[in-house]
Amino acid sequence: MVEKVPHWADIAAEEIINIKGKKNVVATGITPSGPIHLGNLREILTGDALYRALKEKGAEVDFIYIADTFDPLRKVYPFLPESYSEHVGKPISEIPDPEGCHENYAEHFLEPFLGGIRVLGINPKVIKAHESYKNGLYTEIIDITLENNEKITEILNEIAGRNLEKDFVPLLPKCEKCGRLTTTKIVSYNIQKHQVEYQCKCGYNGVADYSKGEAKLPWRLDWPGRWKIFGITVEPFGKDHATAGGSYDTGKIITKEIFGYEPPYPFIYEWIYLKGKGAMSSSKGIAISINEILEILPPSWVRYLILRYKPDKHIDFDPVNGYILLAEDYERLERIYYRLEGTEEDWAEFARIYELSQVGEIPKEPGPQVPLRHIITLAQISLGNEENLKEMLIRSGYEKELKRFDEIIRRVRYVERWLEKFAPSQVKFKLQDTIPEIVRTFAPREKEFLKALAGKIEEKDWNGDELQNLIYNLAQSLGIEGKKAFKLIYLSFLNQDSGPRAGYFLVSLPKDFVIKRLEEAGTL
RNA sequence: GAGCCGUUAGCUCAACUGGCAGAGCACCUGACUCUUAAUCAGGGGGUUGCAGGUUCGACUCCUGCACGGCUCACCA
Repeated sequence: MVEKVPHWADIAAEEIINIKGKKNVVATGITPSGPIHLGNLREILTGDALYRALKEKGAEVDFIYIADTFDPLRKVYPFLPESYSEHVGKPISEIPDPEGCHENYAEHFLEPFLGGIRVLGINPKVIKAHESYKNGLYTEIIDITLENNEKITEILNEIAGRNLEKDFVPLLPKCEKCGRLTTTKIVSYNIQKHQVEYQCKCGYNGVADYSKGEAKLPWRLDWPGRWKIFGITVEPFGKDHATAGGSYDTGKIITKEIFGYEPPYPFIYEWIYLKGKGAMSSSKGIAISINEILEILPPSWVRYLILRYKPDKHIDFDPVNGYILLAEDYERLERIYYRLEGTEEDWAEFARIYELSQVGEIPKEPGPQVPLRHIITLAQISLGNEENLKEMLIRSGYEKELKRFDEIIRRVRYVERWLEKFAPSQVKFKLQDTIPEIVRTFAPREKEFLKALAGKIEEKDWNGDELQNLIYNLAQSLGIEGKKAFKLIYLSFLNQDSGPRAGYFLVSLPKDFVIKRLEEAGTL
């Protein structure tokens, strides 16, 4: 019996228990101000891995996701209509959905994200910030903030190198008239009544009651505030917050000295880059949304994609060429876990990452053992028809995987989306409905070969290997170079020079069709 | 300017608290009468970015430098 090599989440969990004890709250937070992408997913997946690792070590642990639905809209993002300039500065929970399908702007981006993480087996308790403010959860924190106004200003000036005026008040009242958080200036406040008097740039002067969600703390206070409110002990966050003078630096001082709460165990992760394009960013249009990724990869593969790397490594995700590599890595991982391949040492090394990649319970059996590479071929010749697909699987030697046909179909769908959106041209082909014109240019001897091949294929039921050999041998006997022979076949069926391994390819196609096409090519 | 993270084989990454530098892919050779994006067997590959230091021992710790990424705004 070999010991599993611990995953980084296991090592961190142990350290967390040493520092924080057995009772923990893991928190993550993402602002749903645009489509939530794969980069953002790293945060919540990191949290999920820590949550699971802690739980397995016997810790009592909660996992929460705080949606920053009360944040103001910062600017008119490229994906928004120009008319949204009037909403800049308003909380995203109070702006209309740009596509009109949800209750509000925040919901529009939050809902698909939550759907996506559920598919990935991530089930945090969801907390919407605007509701927390409305329900008065922040009231006490805001009281303390106002009481310690000057001290906080000092901390921000010192740690973050700010140049804030003495009368700076770290609270953003929402203008009753124009609805913006970013255009108000506080004139006075009354902590007993939880009220602040403000002047807004829109010309309105009013009073906001922060116990009713009529004001918001700026990020630098909001973050440490929520640590105390929700009892947060562990929080993964992006490297942007980890910098000296950044919000974790000020947050940990503020929470200790002002709120009387210990900062959570920080867990810093790197960005995910899109190969060749830079850091993922919805607002720059270089992002793959979570739902796009779930269209091309099974959920456990997505988990693996992120969890396999240590959080301090940046990930270069290459949906074009990296796709097949990822598939092959995962397939190998799976074979090792179920001991279809590799040594006990291999098993020990990979077992934990396999477990953490699973969406729910660890399956008793591996998934269908049909390589994605082969599915890429099948998807393109079966043209989405399930009966065709079934026959092709049998013909290409995967009959015993038919018991997992549903999962194979799902993989075909993933691959179809990938072919449509990302696949490099080398792997793409299209079975030609009619015989390509180029076949007319074949030499007589080449046509003879194709005709002879048709005759041979008719003789019996071949398997992929046999047919592969047949093609080669037949070509040799007719004095045609192997390479040329395969090219002739690809041109006849696909109208291109190369293609999937010919024997397996032809054997996957309906026999009648193959014979007819070869004969036709031979006589054209 | 200040600081954070990274730098290990051609590529992507491992190496738990210092203890023999490893995988996958790619590449090369061979095999399967056999071409591909297939299978099997074998192989080459490293001054761990550079320069010092601590140590019996450094990829690991310390100092400096270089390169890449990021951040220092009421911004996630």
